Amino acid sequence: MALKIVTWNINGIRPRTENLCRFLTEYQPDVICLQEIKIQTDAFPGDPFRELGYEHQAIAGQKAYHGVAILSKLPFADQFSCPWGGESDARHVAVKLANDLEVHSIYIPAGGDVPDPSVNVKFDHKLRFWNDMKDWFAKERSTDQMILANGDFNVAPLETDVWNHKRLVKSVGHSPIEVEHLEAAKASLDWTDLPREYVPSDQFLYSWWGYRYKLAVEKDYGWRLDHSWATPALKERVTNSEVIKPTRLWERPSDHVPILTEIDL
DNA sequence: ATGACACATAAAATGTGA
Repeated sequence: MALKIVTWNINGIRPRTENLCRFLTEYQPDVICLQEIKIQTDAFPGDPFRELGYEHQAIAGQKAYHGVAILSKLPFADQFSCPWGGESDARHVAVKLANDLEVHSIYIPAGGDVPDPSVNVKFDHKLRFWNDMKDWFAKERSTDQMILANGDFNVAPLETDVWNHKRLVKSVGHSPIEVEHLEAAKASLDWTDLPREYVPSDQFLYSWWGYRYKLAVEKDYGWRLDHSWATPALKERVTNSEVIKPTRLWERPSDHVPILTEIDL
């Protein structure tokens, strides 16, 4: 059975409903993980996606900020959220599909302006979130389980994951301390960074281009903040994983683009 | 600084994004 599973930081489900419907129609994923839906759970506009076949919807929303979801053509055997980071904000939802595959939609805190936890509580929260997530996977899960960890991780770990490493190495999102936290979490369950299996680390690869600078897309001033990770048991069944850049050029785009991972179960 | 937009909110000015 071939499965397509996507992750996409949609930056507000309401202004992006049309874009998401277009994406679902054109790319036909079986499951899509969303971040930054920016709406309460009970106000999530699920009907347009149900009409496209995404009848199964796990929503962890909140007012105004953050919020994650998983929309699926396949039924869920289970769904749950973890309170990583110790705040009450909605940054995680996971589902188990009937075929023993577990899929997580994760929105790691952005981390504010200064990459120092002693002066910036938002950055401290980001590091605590990484630690909690790492500990949970290490304690509650094992490498022989098929797990996909998808989401906006808000860290670009490699030098070629940002458009100018030297310039950005002291910036939140690319600073060494958060890269260390990402790497520690990655090691905890021997995760594979899937898109980098297909685009070698000597080539630039991005999933986010900011709105503020008008020429960011044109000049390719991007960051790879979005990730799709597989456990060893799942990795051997992955057949492709790629960034879907064209959505960034659509009308009224999200600043993030989707990552599409294909699995043969 | 690349460097000032997008989205949300008890609704105008402010928080958050990264």
